[in-house]
Amino acid sequence: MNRKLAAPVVNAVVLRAAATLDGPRLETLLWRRAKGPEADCWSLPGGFVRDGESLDGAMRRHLLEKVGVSAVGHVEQLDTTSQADTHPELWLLDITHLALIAAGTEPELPPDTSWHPVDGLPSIAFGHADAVARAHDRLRGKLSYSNVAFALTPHRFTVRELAGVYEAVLGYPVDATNLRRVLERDQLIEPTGERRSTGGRPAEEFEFVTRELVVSRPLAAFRAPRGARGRASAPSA
Amino acid sequence: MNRKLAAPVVNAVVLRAAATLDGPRLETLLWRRAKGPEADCWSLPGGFVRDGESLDGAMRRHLLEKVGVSAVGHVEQLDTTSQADTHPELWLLDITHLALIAAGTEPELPPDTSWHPVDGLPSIAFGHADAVARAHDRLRGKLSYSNVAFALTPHRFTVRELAGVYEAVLGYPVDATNLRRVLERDQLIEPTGERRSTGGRPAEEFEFVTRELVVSRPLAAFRAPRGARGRASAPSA
DNA sequence: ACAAAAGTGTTGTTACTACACCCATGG
DNA sequence: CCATGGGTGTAGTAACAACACTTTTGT
Repeated sequence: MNRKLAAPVVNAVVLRAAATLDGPRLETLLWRRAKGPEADCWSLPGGFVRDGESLDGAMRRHLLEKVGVSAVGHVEQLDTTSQADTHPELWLLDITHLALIAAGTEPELPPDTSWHPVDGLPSIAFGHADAVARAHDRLRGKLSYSNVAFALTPHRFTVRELAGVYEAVLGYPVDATNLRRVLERDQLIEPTGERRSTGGRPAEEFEFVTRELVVSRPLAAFRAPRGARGRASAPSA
Repeated sequence: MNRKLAAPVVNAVVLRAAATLDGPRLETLLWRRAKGPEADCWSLPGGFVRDGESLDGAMRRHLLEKVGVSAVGHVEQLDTTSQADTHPELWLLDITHLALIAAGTEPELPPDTSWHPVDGLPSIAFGHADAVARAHDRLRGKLSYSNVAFALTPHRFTVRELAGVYEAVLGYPVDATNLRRVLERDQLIEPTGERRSTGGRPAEEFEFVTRELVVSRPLAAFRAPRGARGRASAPSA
């Protein structure tokens, strides 16, 4: 079988919810190549897949070099693109991921990487800009029907902190009261029994019941008639 | 750069809504290899990506060989998997797609392919069985917040026919009355002005306003407060 | 005229939003 | 005991589900 072959590359839109002076915001990790054809261009962190390595494994290996092991809470594939043209000799196959980092972890970043707010990326992040947008959309959707937020929070948090995470992703204020009601009713979060001082009345401390992706609610339109509730309907990704 | 390289392969979960005696059902197109290591195994249709070919282009090329040009209404990526182990010498990279075929088109199938109901696949469809399940989930979700159904219907249809498509995917009865109200309000479908005889009162003929994917509704939970309705929030895939 | 199937109107329900009010702690 | 924030209760609302009722055709 004599055919041209491709080098698989994994990269990720790494997202975290950061608290800033004017409210929470979503940030992504970008990497600036020191040398090479795309020097001085911000791009998504990632790198080659080794022979025999799984895609997920390769992705996590590259992320560990950037942000450290405990930080990566959730990884999923977004999209694969073929880049036959960028390098004349090399057929690159980019498998782009979405990776979520818990708020509060402040990893030692290598000097060539840094966080950037998702609204207001450096102008240079070329073809990768729309990957960030797609990742953001995907995350926004998943917040509404799953427990993905577990990957953006520390293990224990107050409802207000959690609402901050939602606000960072959604871009608008979220009522902590209602958020708690919904997530608790869907059994995604539960109180730990501990409390935490916050300057006023101490807040209850919550945690996610499971720290793996759980799809909690069927999508709204055209739900099954009573008595025919089969498997939960939800997008797989 | 001396490293082992991979051969990119595209394949697709091809879905269509078929009308049967006991109601509409969802079917997928499977291919049985005549010879080779997986002979007598059903698997997803697909094949190698040529040098310089786009992934989407390669996918459509392979689909055309199976079902013909006009039939393929929508194609999107599902997942990429690395299969370093199946062939000892060959590193395969499977880019799996979801492809939708309009109901009513009855393409000339090559002798080695045939349609199979999604519930009740031939037991042999090995690693590909869960790809079908994921595709089904994805489609089910998209039905609820977009106009994907355009890719499963003929260009013109009655509301009842459309409801049948929804039933095939969702697996439970859908009230045609309410379906029409919702889709018309969201401006996904509109009447053509034509009517069609069906044995009783003639039905209005409808068509989709656009035959490209349109995300019509934000996901339900935690929607933006009044006055802060930014871009529609929706999963990108 | 009657059966069959489409379209209209209406009522009930669900589930979320918005917000007022009450509670617990620190200074 | 007051300021600060957390927690509880509740009324309002949007959107859908269910279904009865009306309309339009074929036979």
